[in-house]
Parts: sequence; C-alpha cells; structure tokens
Amino acid sequence: MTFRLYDTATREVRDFVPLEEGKAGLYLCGLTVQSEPHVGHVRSGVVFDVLQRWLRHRGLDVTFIRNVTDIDDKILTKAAEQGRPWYNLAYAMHRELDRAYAALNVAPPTYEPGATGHVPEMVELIGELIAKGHAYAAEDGSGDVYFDVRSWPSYGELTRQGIDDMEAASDADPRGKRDPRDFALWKGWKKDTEPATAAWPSPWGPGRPGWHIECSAMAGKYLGPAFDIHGGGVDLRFPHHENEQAQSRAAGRPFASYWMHNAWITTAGEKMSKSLGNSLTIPAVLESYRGIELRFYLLMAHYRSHVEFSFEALDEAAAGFRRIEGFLDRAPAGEQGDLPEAFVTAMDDDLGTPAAVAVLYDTVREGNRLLATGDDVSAQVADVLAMLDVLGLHPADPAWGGSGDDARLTQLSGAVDALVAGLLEQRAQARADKDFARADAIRDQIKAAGIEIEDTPAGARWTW
RNA sequence: GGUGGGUUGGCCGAGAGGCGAGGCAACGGACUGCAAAUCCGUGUACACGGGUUCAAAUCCCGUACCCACCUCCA
Repeated sequence: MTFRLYDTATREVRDFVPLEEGKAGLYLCGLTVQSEPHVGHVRSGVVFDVLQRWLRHRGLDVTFIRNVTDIDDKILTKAAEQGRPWYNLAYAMHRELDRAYAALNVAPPTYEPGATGHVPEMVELIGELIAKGHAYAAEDGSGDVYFDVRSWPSYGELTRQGIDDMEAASDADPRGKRDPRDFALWKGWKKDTEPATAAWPSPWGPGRPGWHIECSAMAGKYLGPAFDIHGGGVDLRFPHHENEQAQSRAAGRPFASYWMHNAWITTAGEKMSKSLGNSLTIPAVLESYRGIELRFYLLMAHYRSHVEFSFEALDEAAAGFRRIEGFLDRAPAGEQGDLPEAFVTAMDDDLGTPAAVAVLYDTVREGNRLLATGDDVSAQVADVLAMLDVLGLHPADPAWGGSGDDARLTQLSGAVDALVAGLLEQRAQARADKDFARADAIRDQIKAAGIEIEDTPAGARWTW
C-alpha cells in the first residue's frame, strides 16, 4: 500500500507520488512570532512533525522547510504598545516558539527561514511578476505593489471561488488598487508611523514585504519551483495559500503538488486567540502536564478534525498514555522492532493517528495479558516502542529531558528510592506479621508524599 | 452572498453501505489481607424527517442547529 494524503486542492484522498522518486519536499507555513504560542498554534507543528517522521520511515529523503514570519503589522503594533523594538519582540517570541516545539518533541525542520532574511528573493520575485504583467506599483505614491488578480485567470482555483463571488475586503484600504481583491506584495514604508528598521530598500522605494510573498520566495529558494506538500492551518487556505499559489504560478513556478490543512483547536467554541488565551499557552499547560502527554492528546484526534480543547479530555489522554508507559515500565526492557501492519495501514491512510493509536492500545492490552500469565512480551514491547517512536512519543527519547541529563535530579531520585525502599521493607515486614493496620499506614504515608505503591509478585514497586 | 466543514454512547474520539475502532469514566468478576496496577465481562451511539437498498451512522432529498474562511489568524 502506498501513502495516501488528503489534498485540499482536489478535495480527495490521493496516493502520494513524489515529484522525484525517493524524495519529498515539504513546506509548512509556520507562525507569526508575535505572542506566546498556545495549544492551537502548535498543532500544525506536531502534525507536520509526524508527517515528516512518517515519510522518513517510508524511506523518503525529506527536506522540510518551516518558516517564521518575523515582520508584519501585528508585530509592529504590539512592539510599539510594549515600547520595545519590533525585532526584539519577534526574536523573543521566536525563542518561545522554539521552546514550545522542543517541549513537544517537534523535531527541527531542515531549515527555518524568516521573512526578514529573504527580502532580496522577494524583491526579485515581485520584479518578475511586474515584468510579466501580473503586478503593478500603486499609482498613489504609497510605494505599495499589488498583485493583479484579474490578470491571473485561475485565481481562486485552490479554494474554488470565483473572483466576483468574493466579498470585497471591508477593512482593506482600496487606495491605489485596481481591484479591491488585489493583495499587497510590497508595502511602502509609512515613515510617520513605522520605524526605519522596518523598511528595506527596493526598486519601488523603501518598504517591507507583504505576507504572502515571503512563502512563495522561500519555498522557491529552498525547495525549488515545484515541490511536494504545502501545509498550514485551515484558515490559511484563503487568502494566504490561494495568493501564494497565484503569485508563484504567475511567475512560472508550478508550486505545491499537495495541499494539507489541519483543523482548528477551539476552547468554549471559540478560537483560542480570542478566548482565555493565557491559561492555554504552552508554558502554562506544561506546568500541569508533561509535553509527551500533550503531544499524545493532539495525536488522538485526526489532524483534519476540529478539536474542542478541554482539560478533562487532556486528563483522559494523559491517563491513557500512562497505561502505555505502565506496560513498558513493568515489562522487561527490550529491543524496538518493526511496525505492526495495522498500524502502517492506519498511518498510510492520510496519517490516521487515531486508528494507529488504537493499534497501540491493542498491543498494550495483549502485552499486559501476557505479563499477567508470565509469558514472553518481547514482541509486544518491540511493537509498542516502534509505534511510539514514529509518533515521536518514545518515552526514552532524550527530547523529553529524561533523567540522566541532570546530575542533581539523578542523585535526588536515588535518595528517594533509598528512603522508599526502607519504608517498603518495614511494610513488607508488617504484612508478613499480618499487621495490616501498620502496613496500610506506611502505604498512606508514602502516598501522602505523592508516591504510589503497587504490589507485584516480585514485591512492591513505587511510581510517581 | 460565495466556499468549505461539522452534529456519533456519561465523556473523548475513529469509521463512511453489511460482524459495535480505540480510550476515559461507570458497573460486575478475577487477582489482592485490603488496595493499586492488570486482565475478563457489561452499552441495541450515530441531530431530525423522508427516500434508495436484501442491508444506511455511512448513499440521495429536505429540515434544524453549529463552525471556519472570504485580503496579513495555526
């Protein structure tokens, strides 16, 4: 079976056929680094990380480009409000984003280009579009350059919309535009309100790039005129992706073969950016949950399904994940093996992580059953480790910051182990003496310290 | 107005014509001194109304409600 992927452009699940055999070029529209990332923001990162891992697993040589938008209206506005340079805000938020991705074991892409580092490439592309009659400099002296949507007959093809059916932007400033739907490729510097650091030289005067042009320029630079998969959140389909495709193709570049869009995560039925926000930033959620649990939660729903975020659901996911970990803890350590067929089938079907997770649970249940009867579970351990690994959920992955990388923590856990071991010895003695009141008192005492006791045929063990 | 998506059991969440994905919770049982952990078992769920079919959660028609995007939101 081949890997199949839902393509937004054709609205169907299609076999994935790379442009060049054995290779895959991926481009993900990353974030505008203007505020702390929240749970919704990182979904696309996690989804594309799984996609990347899956394609690699299938033997493809993956080039993965994920950009960051480090200059735009919001960054300028927020920075001004906070009284600091825009580049300082963007850089700080970029570092926050890096931390969030790292905490969720989202592997770094091949390269993470930023808009401000690619102004020459954008200027060149805009020049090409003007030369081909698809763009024009505004005649009002604003220094803006617009893409001429009427000059590109297939404008709207990605989202199946006719130009005349589109609502004219109510908030757009029509000045200098030939058609209200024309979008900015270059925005002239407004010297009264914008800092000089936010302007770059260009043939049309100082200014800064429009939003869409950066992705066309950077995808072209790192992946070439044609590449395999382009993705982002559903909201980006229009106008962002539509515009990217129009301007790239108008410049003679075939652009993406497949379009992949992940659905939203909402809270209380609202977009996260509009709701309570603060409690759902990644750093805030990580105060109560481990990154591995949050990642597991995000993968329990299919990437094209809308997720209504709730801490109850996150609790459930975390509880379920602990059962998987519990099996691994109790089973003898073993080697990672090959993936079960059912898991491969699930993943090949448009990254069916929910069905894949079901296979994971089935394997864990079977492993636990064998464990109870004292049978060999090395096959189950091998399967579980392999599945967790491609999903980026391997508990031993150093990305989770496991013990061992912090000497003090290792010492501390050794100390706790010694203390608990002493208490467990006393409890074992009490149990042997049938002094259950005392045995339970010891267990309660340990529990009060946040440590759980489990009695196993091999003696008591503790977890926290 | 245009375009796209949704409504599944107490909860989360798959599936897309034919044996009830999976998880969390609950209840019963096994194990245990009691627990915990684990295993086994227990549910006639598919918004509503019609229709097609031997067979519909799945296809068709209609209705209701919800959501997203329509020029710088992941």
